[in-house]
Amino acid sequence: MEDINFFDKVYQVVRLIPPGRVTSYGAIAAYLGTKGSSRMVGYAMQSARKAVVMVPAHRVVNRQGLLTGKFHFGGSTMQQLLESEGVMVKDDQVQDFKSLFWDPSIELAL
DNA sequence: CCCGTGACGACAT
DNA sequence: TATGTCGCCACGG
Repeated sequence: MEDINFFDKVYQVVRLIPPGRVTSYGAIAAYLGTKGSSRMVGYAMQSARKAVVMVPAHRVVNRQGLLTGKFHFGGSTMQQLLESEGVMVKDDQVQDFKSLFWDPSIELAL
């Protein structure tokens, strides 16, 4: 399991995020054991865009539930995709973020 | 090989 | 509560 690259690990976790739910970069980083490198998660997302397998990066937001990366999505708006899944977004911020939050270290805790 | 950059986060002021 | 600064580490040039 540890043979894969850091980026791949991120992709795996992000892909496991259920529809209508969101998580934070730090949560993923922490789950991977590198909570200090939350930036790397975001950086991975950028690379995820060109990944062979599609990654629902729109379900990943920052600790505030703010769509910091919407600008990088290009064309379609991250917000649009989230709302399409039932996630209410207002002013680039996820509404009821706390309730929609999906923590891999808990949901995948085993 | 060295330097700058960055979809974040925690802490200090 | 709001704003500023530092740390973190992989990747591109």
